[in-house]
Amino acid sequence: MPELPEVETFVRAVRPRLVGRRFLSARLSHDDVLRGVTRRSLLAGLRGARVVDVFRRAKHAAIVTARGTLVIQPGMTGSLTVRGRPAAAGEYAVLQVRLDRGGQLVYRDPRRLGTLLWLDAPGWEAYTGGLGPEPLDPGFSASGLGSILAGSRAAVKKVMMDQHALAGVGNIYAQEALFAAGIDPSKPARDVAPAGVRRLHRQLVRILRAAIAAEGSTVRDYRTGSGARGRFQFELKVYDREGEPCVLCGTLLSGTHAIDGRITVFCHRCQT
DNA sequence: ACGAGGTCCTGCGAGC
DNA sequence: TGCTCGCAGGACCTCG
Repeated sequence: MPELPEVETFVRAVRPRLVGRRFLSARLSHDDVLRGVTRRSLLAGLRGARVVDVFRRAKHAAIVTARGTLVIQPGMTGSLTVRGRPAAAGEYAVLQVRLDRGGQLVYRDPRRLGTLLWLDAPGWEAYTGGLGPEPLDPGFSASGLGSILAGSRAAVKKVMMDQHALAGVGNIYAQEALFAAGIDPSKPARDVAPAGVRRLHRQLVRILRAAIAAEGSTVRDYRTGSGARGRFQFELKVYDREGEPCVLCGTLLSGTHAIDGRITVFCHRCQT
């Protein structure tokens, strides 16, 4: 599922093919992906708009035009590409926008848990302001992470995945960072000791950077901007490995649904 | 402030 | 083989 590294990967792929281009006609297959915007105003806003910037914020892709910003939150199965031909039927294309000088921006989302927003400048400021800090921002420090964790008694993994607390981290990378840092995912966030916070900060940044370098993790149907599989799934140590041996100590990995109803795999011996 | 549970949506794997 | 069923996921909501 697209988390920070996966969204960063397809944003990097589409950015050079979008900036400076003008949107021609747009097609939307389903209205249920829209949040706070009607089909009519989205399509009218896109038509004729010129792209001035494309970037990632948290797990969102933001496509900025002078008229408004198209925010794509890919949810679990969403992906963004620029391609030469329109998507065929059965490719789950939700939004397709024709570009001047040829090509199409295609947002695919088989399960449509993703959402599309169309925001003006103040709307974007309010939206991004409600999200937590970027973990790969140079200003994001261990003490910054520490103050986020200190503010909650909820499970540390749940806090890491809360987009209003920390941006971009989802189920895969939260589990991997907690494993690498040797921290029990169910531990109350504010009980993580300072040394643990420093390890967690270091490991989270390391893992996110490595995942971007590997163009993300293809667990199911995520693909890079060029349609290739990511390579970071081969580096995953705990995600989807319940019952398999811990790579550090050989103990069989545990799995639980007890943290926010999401599957969490961890080593009860290495993570305390 | 927290956990629990429901909602959206559909592909897929499990089970019969 | 062919069906039904329940799960999976992120974000958001309500309730206790």
